[in-house]
Amino acid sequence: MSPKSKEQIEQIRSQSIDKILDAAFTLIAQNGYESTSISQIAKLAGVSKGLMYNYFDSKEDLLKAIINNALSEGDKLMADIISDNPSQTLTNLFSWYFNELRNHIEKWRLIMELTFKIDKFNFVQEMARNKAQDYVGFISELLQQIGIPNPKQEAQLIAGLFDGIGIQYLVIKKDYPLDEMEKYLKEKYCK
Amino acid sequence: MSPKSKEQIEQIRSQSIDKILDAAFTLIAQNGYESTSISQIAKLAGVSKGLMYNYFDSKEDLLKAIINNALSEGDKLMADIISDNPSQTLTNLFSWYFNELRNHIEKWRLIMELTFKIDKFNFVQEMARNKAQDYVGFISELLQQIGIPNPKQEAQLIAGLFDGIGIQYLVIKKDYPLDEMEKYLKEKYCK
Amino acid sequence: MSPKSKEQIEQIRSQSIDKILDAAFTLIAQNGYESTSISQIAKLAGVSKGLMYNYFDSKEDLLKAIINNALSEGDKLMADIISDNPSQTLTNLFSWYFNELRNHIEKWRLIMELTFKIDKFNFVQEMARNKAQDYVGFISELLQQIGIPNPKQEAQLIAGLFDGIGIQYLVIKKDYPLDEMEKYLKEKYCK
Amino acid sequence: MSPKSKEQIEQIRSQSIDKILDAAFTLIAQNGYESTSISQIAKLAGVSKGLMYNYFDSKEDLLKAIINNALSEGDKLMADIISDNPSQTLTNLFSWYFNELRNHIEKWRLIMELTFKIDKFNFVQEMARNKAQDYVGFISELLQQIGIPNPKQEAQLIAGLFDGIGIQYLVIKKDYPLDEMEKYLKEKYCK
DNA sequence: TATGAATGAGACTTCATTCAT
DNA sequence: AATGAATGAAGTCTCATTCAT
Repeated sequence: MSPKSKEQIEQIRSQSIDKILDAAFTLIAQNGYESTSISQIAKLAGVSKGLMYNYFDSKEDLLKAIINNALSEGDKLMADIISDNPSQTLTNLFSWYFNELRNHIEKWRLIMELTFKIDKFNFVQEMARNKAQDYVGFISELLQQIGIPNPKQEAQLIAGLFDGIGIQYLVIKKDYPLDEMEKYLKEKYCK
Repeated sequence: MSPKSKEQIEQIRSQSIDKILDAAFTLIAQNGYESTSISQIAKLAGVSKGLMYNYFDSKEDLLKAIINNALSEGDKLMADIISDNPSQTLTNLFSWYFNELRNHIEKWRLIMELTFKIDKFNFVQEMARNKAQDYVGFISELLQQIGIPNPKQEAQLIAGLFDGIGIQYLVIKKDYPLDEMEKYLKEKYCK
Repeated sequence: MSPKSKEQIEQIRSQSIDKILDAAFTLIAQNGYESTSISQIAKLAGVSKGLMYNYFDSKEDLLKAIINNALSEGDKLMADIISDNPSQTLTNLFSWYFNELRNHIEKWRLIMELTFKIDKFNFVQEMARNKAQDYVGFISELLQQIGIPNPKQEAQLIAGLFDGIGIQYLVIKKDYPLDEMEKYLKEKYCK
Repeated sequence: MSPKSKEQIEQIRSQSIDKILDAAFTLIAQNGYESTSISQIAKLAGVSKGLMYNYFDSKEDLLKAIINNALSEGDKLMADIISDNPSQTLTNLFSWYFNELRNHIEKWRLIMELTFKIDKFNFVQEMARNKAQDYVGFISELLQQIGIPNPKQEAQLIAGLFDGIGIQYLVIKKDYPLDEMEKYLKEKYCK
């Protein structure tokens, strides 16, 4: 009826999409994918169920969008950690990771959950795999520059540690010595 | 009086229960708890849906039985690792863990999955938490006896590593350098 | 914004709700609550099973709606019986009750049935109890004004009679001398 | 195997049957027919489910047996109330009925419940109808002999009252003035 | 006579998805 | 772009009944 400019429409679209993604992320990260219904998401987003199918083909499609969203945000921040000094860079990497855990624990819960849905969502595993490989290479190089012995193996250990600490923090929450571990790792590897 | 002997009955029961537990474990470990239906389990087990409710009160009850089953098996084997020599004991612990990953990866996948179902199945988290705490204490003591510096922190690292390596192995599977990591850890901590 | 007007929506809703309530009442009053399945109700109402759960939280919830529906209708009519003359009021009360039996026998069948489901549906018993108490008080006062001896006891008798006649009419149906009893009671108590 | 005499077998049979009937009556009278499962009955009776089908063709068949049992017991006692004096006989009838309510309220609950399952269990209605008709005739005659005016109508009233008082007592239980009503009725009709 | 493991139909309920407006 | 009524398949669970022993 009322004529709207392309920009207006685009703005409306992206507003709705954002509302939906936010609501979906919140609920799924909190309660899990299977336990979150489309109705709940629509209600929290303040839109109708029908509208969701204008933007996302299916519940699964919506999930993929959430994941991509979550991971791309992380990457943006990762870019800032690189410094001239490898020791400093590694320190930054540790800081970044521990802060991610502190501030976005729900995101990590979600990624972990999906990582174990082997058959569905292979793409999450694929991503996790690539990312892990990248990390190992990146850290390995840093360790070598810093002068740590067995840099490859130690990098593999550290990559594993990242996941392991994440899990344990998720499970133990406030009882996990997150600060202490951060300090210890920095002292150990970043002299 | 009774038309079948008690032994016969007991045998029939435990056969059926085993068939159900096996089928349930296989499917749930493979596809996840929520994505596995009672119908699927019954079909794979070769029994009727109704029979499952003779032996298990609910789907959740069945899951608990699976978990308990899985964990008690693991504990049996854990008992064998203790030796007079702390270095040897730690070596055994590493061997035990890496072999668990190699031989019972599906079990670990299941436990991981449930660990992230925060609200339901608190008991799994509870168990995981206690087990982690026990491990840290146990390993810490070994490290001290062996003469590793910062034994407490290192124990915490190793406990984290166990989970982390598990995850990465789950995700990367055949490409993960499991043998190499096992060897490296033993060299590093068990001199 | 909204594609259908609020009135349209509301009309559609109440049409569906009415269809469901009608069908549910018919079947439950006829066959009993436990013997009536959601599927049967949906089929008779001409809607899907799922739709019922848009409007009612559960089968029990649906039943409560039916009861409230049925009773509120009755109360509306009860308001009309009061007159200046106590004798006339009592006559009206008798008329109202006998007509209820004649015209809405299924409703009484339903209420009777639920009254005997001791543990569930206490609210029906509660209502029945209160209603009975009210009746006794009300009738007692009328009888006193009319000058009947032992008004309290006679009121208690009459309240009992109401239920008793209802049951016998339900059971004997067309062979029960409903008209005759109505006439006799009016002569006896309303001179 | 072991040879048993006919009497022995017959005794075993009737013992088992009695245990089953008792258990079934207790549970069904307490919780209702639909809410009582064969399993519950078997457990309370201390026999296997299978055995029940040796003696009763179906759950419905079992119910019929219970009803017949319950009603025949009542008839035995009814025989004792007849006296030479009609006034005394009527007094005895009232006493009998009020004691039935006091002592076997569960039985009346059960009969009431089934009375409203119109389609199934027509035989209960049939019985109730015949019994009511008999009562009316019997009481009518007594009233005439005693010299109460309008004996037919009053008999119809009393028969209705019996059911009505039963219902109200069932619903109100300990708050119902059972003793008072008994006394009042005797005074009113038995001078 | 007696057992209880086993069945399978059917109960209530949830929820992703569609579609007329 | 947006709504929400409506659907129907699929889920968990119950239970009367059967049957080999």
